[in-house]
Amino acid sequence: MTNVNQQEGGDEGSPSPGTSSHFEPQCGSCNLREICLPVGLPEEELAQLDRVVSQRRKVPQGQCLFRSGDRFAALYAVRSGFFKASTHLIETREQISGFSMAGELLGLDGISTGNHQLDVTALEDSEVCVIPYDQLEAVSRDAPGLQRQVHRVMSREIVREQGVMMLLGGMRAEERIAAFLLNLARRLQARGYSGRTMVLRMTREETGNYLGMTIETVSRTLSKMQAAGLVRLDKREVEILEPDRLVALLQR
Amino acid sequence: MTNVNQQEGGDEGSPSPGTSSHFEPQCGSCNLREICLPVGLPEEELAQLDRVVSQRRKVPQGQCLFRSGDRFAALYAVRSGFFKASTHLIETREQISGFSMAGELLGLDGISTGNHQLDVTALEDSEVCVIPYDQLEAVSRDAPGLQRQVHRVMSREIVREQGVMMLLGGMRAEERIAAFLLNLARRLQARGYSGRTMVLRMTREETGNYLGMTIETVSRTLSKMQAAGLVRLDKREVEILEPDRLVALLQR
DNA sequence: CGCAGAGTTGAGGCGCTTCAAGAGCGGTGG
DNA sequence: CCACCGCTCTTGAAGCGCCTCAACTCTGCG
Repeated sequence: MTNVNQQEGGDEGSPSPGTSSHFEPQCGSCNLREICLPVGLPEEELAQLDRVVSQRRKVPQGQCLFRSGDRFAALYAVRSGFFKASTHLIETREQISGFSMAGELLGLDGISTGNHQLDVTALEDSEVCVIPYDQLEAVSRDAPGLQRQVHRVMSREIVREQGVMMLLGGMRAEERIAAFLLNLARRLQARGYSGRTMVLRMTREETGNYLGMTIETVSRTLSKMQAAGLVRLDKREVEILEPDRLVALLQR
Repeated sequence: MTNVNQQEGGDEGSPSPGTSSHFEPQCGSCNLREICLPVGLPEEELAQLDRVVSQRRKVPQGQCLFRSGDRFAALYAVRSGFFKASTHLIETREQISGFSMAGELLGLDGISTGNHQLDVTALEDSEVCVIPYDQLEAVSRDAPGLQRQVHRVMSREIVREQGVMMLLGGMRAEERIAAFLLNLARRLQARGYSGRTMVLRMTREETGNYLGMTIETVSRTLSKMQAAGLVRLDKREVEILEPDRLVALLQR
């Protein structure tokens, strides 16, 4: 869950929120290479990607990676930690549109207009790899696999959001929570965690906002699931006791 | 609104639903060039795009442009007509994720896995320009503007969906309908229509599904808005009488 | 004319929100 | 040390918004 190179505050001289640092590029040997952008890239394109990904940036808990309105310059691959993405399309009303963990790409919202449209905030101390967009664009001209990979990731994001819409559009509280937990578990499992036990990095309020329900309903629904023996709860720790019955909740 | 070449069954041996036809490429002189992919492309890249977009396809009302599971081979630019896109992520439950009109791009959902994840259905007799994806990829290697444009369109789609999520996540019936009508009006206006009067191409059921509410609530909410003098209704025809008050509904 | 599909309208009930109170926990300072 | 505060979370009770069920209208069509 934490990082590989230097633990916290290794080098000083930070720009804006978060610390940037150069590092030896190594997408090819990164432990996230099977999940992140490098997936399936041939050796020579990996090397080209390495040339682009030359910087990392730390984002302490509570800090923004970027805010709505910020000039868009780079995509970010989550290296460690956990983020939330939210819109304020209408002032005074926040809508969380997703949560991101290691290996996932952030910043795609900025390409369209050249300015970011989302706020992205670290929910725990996190680190990202910086992928300057113009360099990525230039490099991927000679790296068809990489170009295609970028398209794939964007397309996946579009499809992911379809799922969220389905969740928000058609499901009741219990189904939403079930879908939410199963989704997190699946993603964690893909990253080598158990997929049975997990720690929610978001507050109940953030969960509720994301799922389109109030904090009280989140709490009640989770309690009810625990009473039914579906999960075991300990504050933000969740253990999925009966995944099959959770899945069954969605099949209705 | 109908077609250019031959009306239905002109040439036999058509592939799947819909008639395909070759045509003189002319993105540069298409009346949608300011809305569609060509936006802002230099002359020489336009020519390259023309080489890729060499086919049109008609899709009669009620027919699918593609279905979930279909092999992904091309993107489609809507030339005329109106489409709905829907998921069946969980069998038996449909969720409409969007409606598309002239100049908008369809098929982005297929890039991620190589198979489409959505059903896209024509809600009226429609026509699309076919953009074979591998050719687009190849061509955009030498056409940085085009490459960037594709990215932009995908990013815009991602951002668009954020808005829908906000709508589904946080709004009540009246706000959803208001947002829905204003969004349609804005898009029609961008295409040269009045933006005051429009004909809804979708049924109340489809509207409700998209907005995450029942057909009855859609109907009641529209009636209430009419009673309040916000809109005038005549079946599927909607006239927006007081846009400002509709906007105000969202500001809450 | 009768029928099917789309839409409207009404009545009642349920699920979620709202409002409110209190518990649990970490941090701070006397 | 514990009292106190702020924050998160839980739980209960009441109300309302939307859903469900049902009846009816309207339109197009054979």
